Amino acid sequence: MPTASKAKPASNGRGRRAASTSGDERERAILETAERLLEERPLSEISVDDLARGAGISRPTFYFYFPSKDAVVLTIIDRLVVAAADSREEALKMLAAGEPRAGLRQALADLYGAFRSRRGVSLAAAELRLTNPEARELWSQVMEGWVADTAAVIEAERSRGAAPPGQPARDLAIALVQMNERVQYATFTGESPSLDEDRVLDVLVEIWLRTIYGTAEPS
Amino acid sequence: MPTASKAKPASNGRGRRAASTSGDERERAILETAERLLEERPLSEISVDDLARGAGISRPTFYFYFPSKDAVVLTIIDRLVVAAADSREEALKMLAAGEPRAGLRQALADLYGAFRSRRGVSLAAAELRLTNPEARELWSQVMEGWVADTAAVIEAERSRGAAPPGQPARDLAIALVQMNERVQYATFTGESPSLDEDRVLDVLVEIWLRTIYGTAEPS
DNA sequence: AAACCCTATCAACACCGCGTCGAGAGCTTC
DNA sequence: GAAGCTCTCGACGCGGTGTTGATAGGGTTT
Repeated sequence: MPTASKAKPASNGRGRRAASTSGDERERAILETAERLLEERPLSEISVDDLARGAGISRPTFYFYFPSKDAVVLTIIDRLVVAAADSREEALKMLAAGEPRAGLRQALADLYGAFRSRRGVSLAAAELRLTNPEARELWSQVMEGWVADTAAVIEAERSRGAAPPGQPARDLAIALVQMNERVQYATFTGESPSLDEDRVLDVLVEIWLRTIYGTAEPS
Repeated sequence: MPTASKAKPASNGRGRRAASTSGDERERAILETAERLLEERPLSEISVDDLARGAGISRPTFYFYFPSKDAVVLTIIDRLVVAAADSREEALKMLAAGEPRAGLRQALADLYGAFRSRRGVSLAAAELRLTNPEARELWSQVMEGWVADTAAVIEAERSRGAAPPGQPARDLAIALVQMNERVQYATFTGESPSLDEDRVLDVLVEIWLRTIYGTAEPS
């Protein structure tokens, strides 16, 4: 069961003990190696040995720092997710401040930017989700957060009369959030039918607006 | 390089020679075993040995019939894709017959049904795409087909004045088609935020209509 | 019927990636 | 200077993949 978490002494559950000697650099070196390699090739083509060598240690020694390759990636994803959540906070304020269209665009742009700036990690998250229950759970929570926020916005707009009624807000939110995930993923990989880096936001925003307001012109 | 195609004597590129002896049943047995197991568990948890045993042969003998596990799955996906393409033909006629809203719903329903009826295979396709270039290419062509059809519909509706202008038809089509893929995938796996089996169509149709017509009420 | 060939089969092998075990080496620190 | 940490790695076992070589049987050719 190559999953993750179980930890040697004590810590957040992933890495190692709290903190201390110089070997702490090694942990960082492993994480940095992983981030670097993920920008070059998919997770499935990176082995524990690659991570160990990249950090200047042997494969068994790697296991002193992390219980598995998945655990390393999960740690990295965790950080990305936290960073993305911060972006969201910002955008939400704007949305609440009564600028739905500009706010929405800003929110989608921030989200896109957060993942775009760590392309490799984002793709690794999608890949890991397929085989790793912890990754699935983590991503699930992330999605749930965005869905809840989106649904709240839709409901707010409906009850102030700016958006027409229709399918349940939460259901629309789920589809929209999943659309963004898939569209962004395609753009990052550059797979065959995919949106251009510089058009993706315009297209997503238009679909969100039309879906929420029934038309691209609110009210 | 565990990819596929290279074939022993001559055939479609995947399986074996044209046709002949009794060992032909074996080939079918392998394919059937794969389909059966894929309804039970993900591709990554199925080994060549599982397929061989399921077909009543040893692992080396499996390699007489297929060059790899991937090749088996690609063959199966190929068939599903062909079946789905047929559904699309049907729905396109309806769309062309001047019933855009009913036709669109029918098209999405047919597509959903085609993949729903082979849930396991559909999920395997998504999984294989991540690691196998042939699968990526195949899926890419499938998506391209749907995108082209969708874009054509949008353009037709715009030029007859039923749909308002907006982002380029092809760009909207890409996002919509990818949304469907992701939303359906989520529904099939039952992952955490996901649409209910029986709500998914209503939601997708509403988003498509609003995106294309600017409102859920055409014209 | 013996030689030959083609289909089909599998035991045994080589390889790779993962994760573990046990034996240290180098530091404190008492 | 012995005990006790942190850190390191050689060597192992496991499970998966794909290949090799030997072989058995049916189908023809001669």
